[in-house]
Amino acid sequence: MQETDPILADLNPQQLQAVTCGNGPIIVFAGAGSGKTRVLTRRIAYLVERNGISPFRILAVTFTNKAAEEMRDRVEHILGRDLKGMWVSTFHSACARILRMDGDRIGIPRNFVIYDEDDQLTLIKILMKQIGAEEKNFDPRLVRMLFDQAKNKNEDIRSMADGILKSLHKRWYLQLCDLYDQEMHKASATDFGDLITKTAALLETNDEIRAAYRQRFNYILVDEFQDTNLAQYSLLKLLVNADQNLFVVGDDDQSIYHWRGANLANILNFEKDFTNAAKIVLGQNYRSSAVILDAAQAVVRHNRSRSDKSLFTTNKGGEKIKAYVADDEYDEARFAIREASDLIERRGVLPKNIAIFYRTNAQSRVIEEECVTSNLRYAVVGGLRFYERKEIKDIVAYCRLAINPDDSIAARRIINTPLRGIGAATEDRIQQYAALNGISFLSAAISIQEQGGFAKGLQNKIHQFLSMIGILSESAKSLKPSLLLKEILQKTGYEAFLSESKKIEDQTRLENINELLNAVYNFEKSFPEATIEDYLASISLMSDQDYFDPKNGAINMMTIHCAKGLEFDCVFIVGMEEGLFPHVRSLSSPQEIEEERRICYVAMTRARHHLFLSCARARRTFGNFRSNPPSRFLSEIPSSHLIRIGQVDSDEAFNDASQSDSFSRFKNKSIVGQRKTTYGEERISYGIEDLWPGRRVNHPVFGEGIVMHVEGRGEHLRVVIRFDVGGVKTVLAKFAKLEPL
DNA sequence: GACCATTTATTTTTT
DNA sequence: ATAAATGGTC
Repeated sequence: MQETDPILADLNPQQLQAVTCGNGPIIVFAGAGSGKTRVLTRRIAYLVERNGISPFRILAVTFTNKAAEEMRDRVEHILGRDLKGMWVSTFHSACARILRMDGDRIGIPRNFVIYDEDDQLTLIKILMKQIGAEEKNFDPRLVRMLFDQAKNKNEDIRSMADGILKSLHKRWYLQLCDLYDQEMHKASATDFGDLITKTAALLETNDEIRAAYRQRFNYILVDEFQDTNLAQYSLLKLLVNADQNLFVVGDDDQSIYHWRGANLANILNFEKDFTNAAKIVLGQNYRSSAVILDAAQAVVRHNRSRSDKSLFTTNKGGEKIKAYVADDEYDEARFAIREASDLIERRGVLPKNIAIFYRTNAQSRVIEEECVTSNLRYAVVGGLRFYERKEIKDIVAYCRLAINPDDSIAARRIINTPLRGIGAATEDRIQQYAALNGISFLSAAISIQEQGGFAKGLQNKIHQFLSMIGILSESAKSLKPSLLLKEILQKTGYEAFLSESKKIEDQTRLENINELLNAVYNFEKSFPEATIEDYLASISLMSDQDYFDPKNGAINMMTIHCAKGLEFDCVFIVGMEEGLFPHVRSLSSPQEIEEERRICYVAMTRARHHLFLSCARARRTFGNFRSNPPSRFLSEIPSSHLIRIGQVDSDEAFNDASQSDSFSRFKNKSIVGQRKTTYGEERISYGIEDLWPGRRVNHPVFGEGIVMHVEGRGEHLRVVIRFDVGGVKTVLAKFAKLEPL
């Protein structure tokens, strides 16, 4: 009977134990690929179906919104019904929701906004200007970082003043703390950190509210527990009731967010705080080949602060890990793309099952260029996020201002966007007035206007601006999100401004705005009841992975942090060099090196069958060449598991498998002059041979024209075209789907 | 206040 | 190398 049981089928004894374990605190140590998600979803299904727990009593916390959505889908699929009332979300989303409902108890109005990193920084810069602290002497980003660190620990931001800050900086910092809190309060704004700490404060100070949530969430499940921070852990403890039905899943080897306040001590503390906790270890890896698993564990075993454990698999050996030492980053990109194409064309791998990982976002560019030249479809996960684009932030700022006139950061952002002749001097004047009278930016503008404080020409412009915002605020009260957005595009003149522009990038911006409209339509379809506030909250809490859509024919590119929780048949890890991975910033601290090593472990264990590692002998950083030795992590992989491909210098003793310390295998030889590389210069061009001056082409937007000039290469291939209608324009071949006629 | 030329920072990782 | 910030001129 058990084979067909959708809740208990195909579970190994430990998984079964975790799924069916009785009430009380439970900690599951789930190694990479050990079926953690399966255990979580089955556990929820088990609670609901077998223990008769109402979905309404369950809170499941995941690391991304996407993971949350997937988890809900899976449980609903197992049970064959909707689980309305069950909360599955990230810490941040859950807190935003709680504050939206009950934040008024601690002075947070229903229409509060969430300031992102950018908004925070803008505010800090304004405040620094106000107190006369010079950015040259005192980096606003340091202030932001200190705020963040304090909030991650659920401490007052003022507590960070002691320690690293010196007299003057300390004075400035303390002033900024007060002003920041004041301004955030005035603007009805919270930052990411506030979402957690304010929710904790709400529960802590309000017995009634705390009791209500404790009663409601009788079962709490937390995924990726190793990456929770102290504030989140405090919140959990406030939320958990006397039954202590807290089920956490984590793996200390996969803790890669220490810099964001994640605290491995939480795992230790859990066992201290909940001494009666059941402990379950999932030790079988179902994902990777034995070779890959073995290699990854060999690497992570070099960490000293780590609980000794090992994963096993019944998977057969598998292919060796392939290593390539490239000449430079372009050669490396050619290697990866060539191998990826080979996997697709010759071995029938679907592009969506291939991923290229890198340590830093900046590395994606060269690889993207190579994809373009090789005509290989790709998708970058993360990087410059959609909602961080200027045009999107502008439109979102109008939305924010429409629902919350006190949002001064939003007001300042768009008062002269599109250009309406209200310049920096005027802006400063309003800001000063606002600071002096302790009112918001918009109120200050209204005040000055009422007193007739603006010069004649200006007065008219300000009047128009203010009445427009007034109309939008009214609209925000009654219109659906999509209609409000449309009205904003029209009434602000933003749409007209862009479509009248001749610049090609403004055309792209217009496309992005249409994309935004689409996103809003989809949101309305999924949540017909949702308000504009809900939409704004949802977008500010989006994670990079939330945009990840593997259902297309493109290979995937992302940072390793972004790859957390994902898996692929074939994985490339590029830039395996000292100084890049492990990153320079970690080199001086053993703890940080160990975190880098865990990042490497996470990256390697994403792979099912094929793993490719590469490094470059030299690469350009900040415009000049640098030569990095191969990453220490390469030499921590047993040489029996590695095979080096591509051209090998005869003096690089590579075939000597007897070497156990294999670091020397990767030692750099000085490069003299130009060398032909295995992954040479010949390229499948992006139609460059099809585009020559004088040729007639068709552009999907601008119509037909004649090519005047072709310049650049790869991603930067630009084509100057004289269009039959509309004159001469320069377009990027990457975006413009040009069709030779 | 717009438009240019020059200078400066950028690269960890992100909810 | 390149994008953003700054500064000077009209």
